[in-house]
Amino acid sequence: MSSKFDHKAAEARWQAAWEAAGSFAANDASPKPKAYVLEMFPYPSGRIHVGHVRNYTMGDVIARTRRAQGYEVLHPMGWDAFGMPAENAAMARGVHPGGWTRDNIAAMRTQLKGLGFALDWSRELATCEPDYYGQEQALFLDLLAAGLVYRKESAVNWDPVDMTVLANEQVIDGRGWRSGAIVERRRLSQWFLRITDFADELLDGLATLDNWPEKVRLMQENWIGKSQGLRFTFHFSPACLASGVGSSLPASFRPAGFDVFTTRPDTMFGASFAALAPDHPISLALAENNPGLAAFIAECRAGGTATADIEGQEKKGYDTGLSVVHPLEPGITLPVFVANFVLMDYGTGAIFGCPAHDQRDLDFARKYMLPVPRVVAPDGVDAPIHADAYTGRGTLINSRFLNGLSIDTAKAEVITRAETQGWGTGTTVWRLRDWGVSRQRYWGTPIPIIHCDDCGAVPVPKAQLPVILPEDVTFDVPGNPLDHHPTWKHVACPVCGKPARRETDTLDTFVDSSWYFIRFASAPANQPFDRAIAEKWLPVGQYIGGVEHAILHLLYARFWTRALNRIGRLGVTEPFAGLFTQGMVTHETYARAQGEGFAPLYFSPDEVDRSSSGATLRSDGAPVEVGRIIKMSKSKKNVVDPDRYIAEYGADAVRWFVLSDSPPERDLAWSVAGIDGAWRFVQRVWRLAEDVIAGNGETDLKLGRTLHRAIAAITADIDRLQFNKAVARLYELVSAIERAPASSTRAESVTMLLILCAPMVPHLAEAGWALRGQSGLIADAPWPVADAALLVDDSVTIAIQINGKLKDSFEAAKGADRAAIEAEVMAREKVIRALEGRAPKKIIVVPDRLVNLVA
RNA sequence: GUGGACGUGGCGAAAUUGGUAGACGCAGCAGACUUAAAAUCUGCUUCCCCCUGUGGGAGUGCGGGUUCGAUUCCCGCCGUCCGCACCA
Repeated sequence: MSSKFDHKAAEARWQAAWEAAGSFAANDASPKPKAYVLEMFPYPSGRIHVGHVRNYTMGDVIARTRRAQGYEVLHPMGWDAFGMPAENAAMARGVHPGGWTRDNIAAMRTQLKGLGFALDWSRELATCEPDYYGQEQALFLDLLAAGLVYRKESAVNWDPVDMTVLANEQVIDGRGWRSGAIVERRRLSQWFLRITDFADELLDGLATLDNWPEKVRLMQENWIGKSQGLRFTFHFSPACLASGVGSSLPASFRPAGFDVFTTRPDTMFGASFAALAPDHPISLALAENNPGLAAFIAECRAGGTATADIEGQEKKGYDTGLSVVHPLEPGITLPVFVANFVLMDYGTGAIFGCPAHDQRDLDFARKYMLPVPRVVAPDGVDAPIHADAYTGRGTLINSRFLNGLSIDTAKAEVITRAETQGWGTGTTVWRLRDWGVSRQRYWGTPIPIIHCDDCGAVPVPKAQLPVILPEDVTFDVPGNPLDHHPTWKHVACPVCGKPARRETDTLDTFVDSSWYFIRFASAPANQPFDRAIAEKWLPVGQYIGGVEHAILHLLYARFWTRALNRIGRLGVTEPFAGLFTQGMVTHETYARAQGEGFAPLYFSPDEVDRSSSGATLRSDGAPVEVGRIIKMSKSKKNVVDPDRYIAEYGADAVRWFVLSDSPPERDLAWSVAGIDGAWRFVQRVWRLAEDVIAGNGETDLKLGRTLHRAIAAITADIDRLQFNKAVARLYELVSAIERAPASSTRAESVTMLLILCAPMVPHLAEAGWALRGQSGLIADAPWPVADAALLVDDSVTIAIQINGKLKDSFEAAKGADRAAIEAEVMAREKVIRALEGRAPKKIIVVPDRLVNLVA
């Protein structure tokens, strides 16, 4: 009588049923409590990969559970549809980025629907469509009007072959990742968002995000990088100016000195030199009349781009011959170097060097034979400095009025003096930079600005939005197609009407993903969002995605939300109340060595037969080596396509597998054995669902207890996103029901089992629900509540330890008193034997748990 | 370099405030059913020792410590992974 669960029929039937019933459409006007569950929307690269499946399955379990628990759930899906891969495809294959992207969206939408996710497809959006990016342009103009957007010239990585700007991560060993051309540093006028205005609140806000992983909060904290210290001016010494060295500066640029920033003002008396960044205006000015310095600066620029070799890079400097006066010791002057380790874009681009208490300064001082005055002594005992700078705690020495003070007191003292005497101020410096959003790319949101020779950069009037990206572009010429489009950029100035040019840069795609969660909540045609409706849903209750977005996306979205809040558009400051970062899906690799000096030849899982003992290549039957389980990547050929498994094993088995075994924050190794196991579970539940014997109406207290304990545990596990534990509990419940004799409790348990596993395997649950004659959809069935009376047993197992080692155990009534327990323990044969006649020195009784005899 | 996380069977992993380590799954072994296979079901499965039992011992990366009792708390090592990286 038992049949196999027909996943293909069930998927088609129940997906259609949910759609017909509008089961997962979120109702803005619902009086129910709201739950906004969101997974990071995908880039439409072409196909769904298993990482997506894991991500969206987790979100789906939460969304379906919340819905069953009586929440009005918003669980939307959309497409992060602008970006470079579409342009690369256009260049490589001659297709249009728009057509390529929209085809991919259609394919991936079909795949997602096939997995049966409880998504509100009526709210679907794609960032590449004018109804989305047009509203983004409107928000950009609002931020511009509020002074949160500005334009400045800044250095960029320029690929002279592709004629485009590259992000830092697209520059590999100083070359463009696509063209291989040596990247130039160019200065371009670019648009910036004032994220640094929000540095303090973005940092403080992290403390309120209790439902974020500690790790992500730390990463953001470090990225924002708050440092407090002293900013002060070094004046050039009269002597060096008088000697004529000062005239080495061009006549047009004769500053009296320069500013430096330090977090260690306590070590002022340990200064032995000052150093400027190679790109510092004074360095550049000096280089105009100094070929040696110009060569040194060129050398500094050449290196440095590659990531790893910074560590080993030698500290190098160029003595400018200039000197500056120590602000606390006017009699002392310090030599001024241009040094390769000083960064122009942090602090003021200039430092004072205190070799005794800073490792880089020490390396530099040793190389150029500079003095190393010690000013902090551990425990007040001065000790010579050799190869390592002393950066620990201690008290000040050799520092006049600071002597004997602690580091912190000395810092405060120096800042107070500097401020009183007017030569410096206590300052906060941030690592965070303003967000440059200009991209010299076609496939992105056009920046809604018109450049007029007379009026400057003029915002496009809102009535003229959206600025539509033209479709008739070509990619046969390198560079930005918008720039060489024949007509698009030529427009009249909105202010004076004279011929003017559109901005041809587009916005960083991180802008698109900085507010899509608001547009999901409310998407009117005539404005970016309806404030009242958006505020009903926001913040997102549970956001789920990969750690790779721990910094940029999550920081930008937090900034954008706060910016909208500041300009009075939205009463929300933090967009994501709960964040969960899931692990990657990994897979074994299969390879054959190709001999000394050659990379191994990799094979995809589809080309390999895997048994428990090893693997063989299907085409020749000979073995291949089974390698490490690593992140899926095209180069290692260990990528699996979920479609194949959905077709063969069914969406439910795939969903069940990605939730099983590994904790969701950890990596999950994909394996055929694992998916086989998931398929077996689906069939086991199906057999139970088919078994409609109700028994003789008797109840089964033991099974009832098991059921209600399972309800309590599974509910708690899903609540904490511990899906692997919920899965284990469901296996236990299935085993218990299978073993239980027929009874009314057993029949009820099967029905409850279906509700409990419905968030994970929804098609199976619906099919079983219908099979058992339940009315309506299981998707509408309320989540069970555990009966507290059934969660407690009347007997407990008490463990007996002697000196902490387990010796025996016995059943006792719950809550039995201490004397009775002790008497039982002392009478037990194993205890008598183990004690060998000795009386225990001490008896520790933990009620209802254990007894420990100290012998 | 620096900040952080983690380390438990053959494998993925469980283990409320410190209280019976290894739940659950995978793989494996044995058995039942079958002409046979698949499927399914039952049992075993941390390691070592022996007198094979209702037996003994060890065991959560390594070394210490606190405690009646430590996978859990503290200190020091070793290893793996991740972030940032010349940040003054």
